[in-house]
Amino acid sequence: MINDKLTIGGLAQASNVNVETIRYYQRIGLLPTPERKYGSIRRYTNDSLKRVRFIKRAQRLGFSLEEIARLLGLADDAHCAETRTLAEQKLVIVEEKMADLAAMQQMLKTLVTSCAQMSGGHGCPIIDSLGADEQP
Amino acid sequence: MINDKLTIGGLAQASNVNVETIRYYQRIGLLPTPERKYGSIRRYTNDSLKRVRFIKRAQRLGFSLEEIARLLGLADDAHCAETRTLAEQKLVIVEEKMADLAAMQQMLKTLVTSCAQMSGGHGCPIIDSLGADEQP
DNA sequence: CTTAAGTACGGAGTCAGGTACGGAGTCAAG
DNA sequence: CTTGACTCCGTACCTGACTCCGTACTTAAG
Repeated sequence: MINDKLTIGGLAQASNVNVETIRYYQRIGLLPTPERKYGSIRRYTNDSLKRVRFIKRAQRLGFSLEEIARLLGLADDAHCAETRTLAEQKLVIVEEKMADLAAMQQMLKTLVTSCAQMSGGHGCPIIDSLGADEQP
Repeated sequence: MINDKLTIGGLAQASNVNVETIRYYQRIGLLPTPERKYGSIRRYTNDSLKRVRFIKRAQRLGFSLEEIARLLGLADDAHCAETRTLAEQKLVIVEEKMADLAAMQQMLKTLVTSCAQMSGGHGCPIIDSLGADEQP
């Protein structure tokens, strides 16, 4: 946001990752490598920054780099039909994750309050809420 | 649920992971190793199954095995005070993840509908919603 | 009783996702 | 025009989370 012409170091700092990570993402084609205009060193824009941040967020949510590449691919080129199906599939996954997180949130809340009053029970039924049996 | 006395193979199948994965979890102390009663081979209970399922869910949500071990540690022994703080910390993380997922869900929905009508624009502002600048 | 299938266990191998390193190039400041 | 900080690039190495392997043992079926 500050500057529109970051060096790799600046980009790394702004997105809070290692310089080598940026280079790695370029190598695997997850991040476009900007041209080296006249002379030599490359300059990155805000878009790169957003992209890297997006990647990191998605990763924290359990998406692999490959899945993220696909997600970003969706946004990049617009191959309508397949883009749409893919997006719909991802939506399902995202919604499943939200449900799991809600269950985990519930579990943690239970833990916090039950711990607050230290009831006598021990073999706690907390994992049950998330570990319940169902479709694999 | 079916049986209360699974072999390692049965447990693996029921929780939809490789036998070796079970053994690996035992090795790193994430899953207790049941006693070998009379004779030799170990038998697993429903609790093991729930535990493994829990692990897999949490993993899909981007938690590492170490973090999961901590979460499970919380439920296992009840060291009230610290348990509570830890649970509260995890709650914050979980809530952050939920927010990120909500943003991603929004992005995917936008993608689906915008793709449905294929508007003329290209350099799409979709990553923006998740890639926005803020606290690292 | 004898097998074949499954288990136990330790150690080595694999794959994703980085991280570190070293030599050469670049560039702003003094 | 040199120096110090940074960049470029290739290759090597590391960690987490498995996965495979070999050997020895158990157990259910025939």
